[in-house]
Amino acid sequence: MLTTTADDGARRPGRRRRPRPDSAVVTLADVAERAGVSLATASRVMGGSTRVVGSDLRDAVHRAATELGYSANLQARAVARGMSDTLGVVVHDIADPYFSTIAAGVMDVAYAGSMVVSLTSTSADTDRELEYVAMMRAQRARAVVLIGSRTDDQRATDELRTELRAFTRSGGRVVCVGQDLLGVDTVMPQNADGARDLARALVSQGHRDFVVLAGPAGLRTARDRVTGFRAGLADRGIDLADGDVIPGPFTRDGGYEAASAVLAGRVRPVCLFAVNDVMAVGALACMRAAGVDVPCEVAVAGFDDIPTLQDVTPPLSTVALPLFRMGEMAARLALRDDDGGGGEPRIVPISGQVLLRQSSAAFRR
Amino acid sequence: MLTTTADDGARRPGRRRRPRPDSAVVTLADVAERAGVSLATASRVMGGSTRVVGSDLRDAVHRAATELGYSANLQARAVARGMSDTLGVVVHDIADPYFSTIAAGVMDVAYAGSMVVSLTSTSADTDRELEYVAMMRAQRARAVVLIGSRTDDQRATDELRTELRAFTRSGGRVVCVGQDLLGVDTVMPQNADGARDLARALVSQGHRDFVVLAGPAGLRTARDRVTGFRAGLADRGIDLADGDVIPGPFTRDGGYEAASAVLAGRVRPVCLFAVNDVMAVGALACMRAAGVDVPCEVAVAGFDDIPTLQDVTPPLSTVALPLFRMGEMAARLALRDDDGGGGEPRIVPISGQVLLRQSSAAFRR
DNA sequence: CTAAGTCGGGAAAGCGATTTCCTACGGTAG
DNA sequence: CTACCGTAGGAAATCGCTTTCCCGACTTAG
Repeated sequence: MLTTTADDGARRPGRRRRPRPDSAVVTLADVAERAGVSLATASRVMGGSTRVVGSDLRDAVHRAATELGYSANLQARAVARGMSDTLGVVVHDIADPYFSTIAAGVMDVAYAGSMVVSLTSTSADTDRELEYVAMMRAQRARAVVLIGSRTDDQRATDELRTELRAFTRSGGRVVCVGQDLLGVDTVMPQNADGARDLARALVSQGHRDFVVLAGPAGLRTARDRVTGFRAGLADRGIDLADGDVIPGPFTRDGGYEAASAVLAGRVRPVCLFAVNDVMAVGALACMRAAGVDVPCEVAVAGFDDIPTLQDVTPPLSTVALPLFRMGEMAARLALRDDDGGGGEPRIVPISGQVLLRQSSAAFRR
Repeated sequence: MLTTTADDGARRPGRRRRPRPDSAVVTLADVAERAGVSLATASRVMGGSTRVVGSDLRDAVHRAATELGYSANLQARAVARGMSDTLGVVVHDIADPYFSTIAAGVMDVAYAGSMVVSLTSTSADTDRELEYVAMMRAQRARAVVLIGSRTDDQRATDELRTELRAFTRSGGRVVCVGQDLLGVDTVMPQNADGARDLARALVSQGHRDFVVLAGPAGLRTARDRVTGFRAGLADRGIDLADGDVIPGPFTRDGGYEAASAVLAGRVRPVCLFAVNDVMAVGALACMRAAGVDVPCEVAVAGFDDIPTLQDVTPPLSTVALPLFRMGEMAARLALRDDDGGGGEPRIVPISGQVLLRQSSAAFRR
């Protein structure tokens, strides 16, 4: 040491307190000091402890906090308390109205419970889903809500289950909106039943000839709806040929493509069932582009009753699901603070309601 | 002390280490112990430090971590490092395609930078917006992206500016997608210019008679678009009477209502300009319900070019904004790690492109 | 052959909270 | 008048992780 500075001697590893040159961040210690109380008291006042603090000191602390513009460091609090206020939400695609509506429901409840919502859009990539759950575990999130269909990918499902188990074991809660394949609390739309009801209703309207735009092969929601639909037709003595089940992406464009395949190779009139509304909307667009009249030449029906449907022409027949409320329910399941482990996972079945609108009106004969 | 227990003496305030009865949570200390290294070394390996660690120890730590299923506590890390990996995003309504598309862009970039996105939907409530920014400050978020129009509410704007200043002073970054009223980096759609171009284009198509569905009175985006539209008409010698500017909510239903007011009190044909697409879609629905033909009796144009527009009939004329890319740009501004203070806020102007489609085709005379 | 650097590793001081103990204190019961 | 108790406040131990110091062992010069 060549230069002799004013402060030396007292310098030990990990210095006491930085000179706070910029006064940037205000800590609880600053507040305590300013209020002339101990750190413990300041914490009790600011942190909403059960312990009573005398009103004089309490006021002093509040005043100091305000004057200093104090804002509690939630991360530090989470570390000390061992639990955070984060709620993780996983969706396949936030720009898809199905997901954004459910997510909106989740967020409403989360907001009411003053939770911080951390959201991710996975593009339906199971690896990203897994990755994100791991991240939520690392964040020590209070709960995770998984919105969206499970797949048939056994490896992915197993990995996810393992990760979720690790998450719950570390105190987190998990809720799924979709199928009950994860062994966690689940808000479960009755996809098969809804599709079955829809099929019967369409038959009652006079339809006899069907094609199903079936979505991706491995997606449970898609498959359940196809299965249910087929069962509904069978109930009425109608057989659905395998060739009339057309797979494709679960998206608007997927619906469009699948629909144009139908137009190319199928005699009309025919009734199209798209396994979700987004695809059905794509199918409608395809018909419009091809100059095919709906419902006169081709009838169309979807599933979900997404909000955007109110602006689609012709009005689309569908199976209505209470999307927003499903989100609320999921959030409430996630945030309830009872047990948290032992019991069996809770399953909340959600039944859909058939809505027959103009897009599936009977063909004129 | 009446009972004599095996362990006493050593019991001092704040006991050493809990017996870990459930082995629930694995900490870095557990990993270090298992790997037979110091806590420091374990941290250096797991935390991606710059310090080099011998490959043998490195492997040992990794192995121990895997065997134990270790997952770093990000909150604790954030406390220690003094900075988190959270990116806060504020939107008015996540179920509105305008916002969800921009948000999707933000999230894409955030994901690429392995940030955790924390999202809130404020219902355009300025208090909630403020509240959320405060929460992000408390979370020590790395940055906040505010998506959505500013308002004329001076008090709200001032409060928000104050809170944002506190946030930036504590090291956070702020980006706004909207107007440059906050003194922060801003991705700024050229609303007035776009509306002006649209007005001229509509006039070129032969329209002479206009009504504007103007949205809420205090919303800057809405007002800028009205102003620009009026200027564009003036450029062509057309005057827009104040009575032909109809205020209303910035939503689909708002557009519907405003449009029915127009139908009730206005001679046709007339050209409607709704200041955003969502409203325009509502207006179209209203026309359809009223049996008014678009574009033969009433022409309609919107603004934004939201993705859902591709399924609206008739195809809607609008001013296209690169929504997804705007989100990406905002996120990139928020995450860039240069300076972070001193300089002037950056403004990225985004110009819209007029898209004339069927909904505003010339009236037949 | 010794002086001066690297280099890898560990001990321990924080980070910003919470929370457990412990200790006065004023009051009431015995 | 003294013993006992509920209260309110403070000191200090953690929470889980990062990072600064310090140190011994090896290199590499001089």
